[in-house]
Amino acid sequence: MVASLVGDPARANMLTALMNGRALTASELAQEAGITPQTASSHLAKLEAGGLVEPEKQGRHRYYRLTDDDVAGVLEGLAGLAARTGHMRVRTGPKDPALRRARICYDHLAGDLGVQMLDSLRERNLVRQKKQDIELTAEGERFLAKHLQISPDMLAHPRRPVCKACLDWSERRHHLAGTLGAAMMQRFAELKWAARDATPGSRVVNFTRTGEKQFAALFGNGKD
Amino acid sequence: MVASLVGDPARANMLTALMNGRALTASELAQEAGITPQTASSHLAKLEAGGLVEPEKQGRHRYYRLTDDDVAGVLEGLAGLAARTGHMRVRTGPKDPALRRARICYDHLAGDLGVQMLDSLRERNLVRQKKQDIELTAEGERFLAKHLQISPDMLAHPRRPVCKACLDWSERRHHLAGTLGAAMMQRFAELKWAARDATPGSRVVNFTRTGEKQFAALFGNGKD
DNA sequence: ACGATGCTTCGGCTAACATCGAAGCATGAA
DNA sequence: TTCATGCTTCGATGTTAGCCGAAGCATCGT
Repeated sequence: MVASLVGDPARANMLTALMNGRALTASELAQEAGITPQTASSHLAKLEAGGLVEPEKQGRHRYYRLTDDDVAGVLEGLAGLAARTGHMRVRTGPKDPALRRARICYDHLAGDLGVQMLDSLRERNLVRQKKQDIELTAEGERFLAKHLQISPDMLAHPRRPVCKACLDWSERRHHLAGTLGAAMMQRFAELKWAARDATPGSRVVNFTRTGEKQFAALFGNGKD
Repeated sequence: MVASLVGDPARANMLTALMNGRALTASELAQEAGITPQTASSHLAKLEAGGLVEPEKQGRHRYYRLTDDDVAGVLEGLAGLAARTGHMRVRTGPKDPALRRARICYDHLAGDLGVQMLDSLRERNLVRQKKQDIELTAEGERFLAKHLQISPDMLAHPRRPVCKACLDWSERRHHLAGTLGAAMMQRFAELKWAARDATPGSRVVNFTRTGEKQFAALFGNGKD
């Protein structure tokens, strides 16, 4: 049955990651859902059998996308019902809470802190966001230069946007991706504010005590 | 999450039993699902917590009904997706053939007749359909004005499309939604061709004898 | 050819949850 | 009151399915 496919948290995470209409590879989806590639493979096979996603082979990658707009429509409907009861997902993937707090998404910061950072940037007009698209404002450029020593020319890249909104699977909100997102994460590492967990393959990002303080000073929302 | 609620077979059976809009007691639902009352009670509590059904106490019975038409709509969508992959649940009950024949989906006509109508419109170039999107042709506008006294300006709405394809759960095909779908259903009612079933909450649409004839004359496919 | 990368299959472990028997509350009827 | 009916709660059981490690293909890059 279709509903049971969507019912599983890991699969639901994958599907919502696909809701923007773009196709993602199996491993990207695994990351989005916070599970290993093996598990993701099993899930994707089921989703495919259920007609919810369609694969497209490209080299050694398999890109998955939602089958069509009917699927997207039904998913939206379900999300609508869920939102109505305030029954928004609390129960995320199987992994530890540290992963929810701060983690690497490709090469930029994700998790609670990642979302918080974008929120802060947006609130203070350092970036302007329209759906998926984010652009850096003049104030934003000054801010980056002053506090993080990041200059606009460091962010230029032929095939990658400077800013981009990336859907956060644990928070269900956007965090900052693109070359800027990557540059900021790299800067945090250089400043010894944070570092990827030592465990090989782990996506957890550990903040140092001073790093957490500095981060909160720049992007805090007063909650912690 | 809502989807996992619908995902369980026993709960899905209960929900489909409620799809006709009538309210059923807990024990009736248990029987529909083929489980004991204890188990049903647990399921119903979850469905209620998820906002899918609402209870109504009456004496020592508890009547359950679907919360509203939004829920019914989403369930239709899910059933539509399921039907598409051939993974149809057998449970759809020969109990209510009337529901399959003609019913209300939000505010427009669904079921066999709804699908038949859109087929006919498409075949005669009164509408043009591209996936989800449907647009009314010039001939279509003339047709509506002549036979149903529906003019284009009656269909304008700031936030709702005039035409839209809606997946039908009993047939595995599209029927016509949008303001046009609603307007046509309303017109059928005004012309006394059809009326919603008198049973409170029922979604069955009953056609009068003359109504059926007129409808067949306009949208018939020769099969009945 | 060789190794690296992306994805899949297999096997075993574990947690979640549907299920039912038995007992506990209600409500309605005698 | 006493009994019967409808439903719920509790406790125990068993199956399901998600999860990951290890190994197996396939494809790309050198």
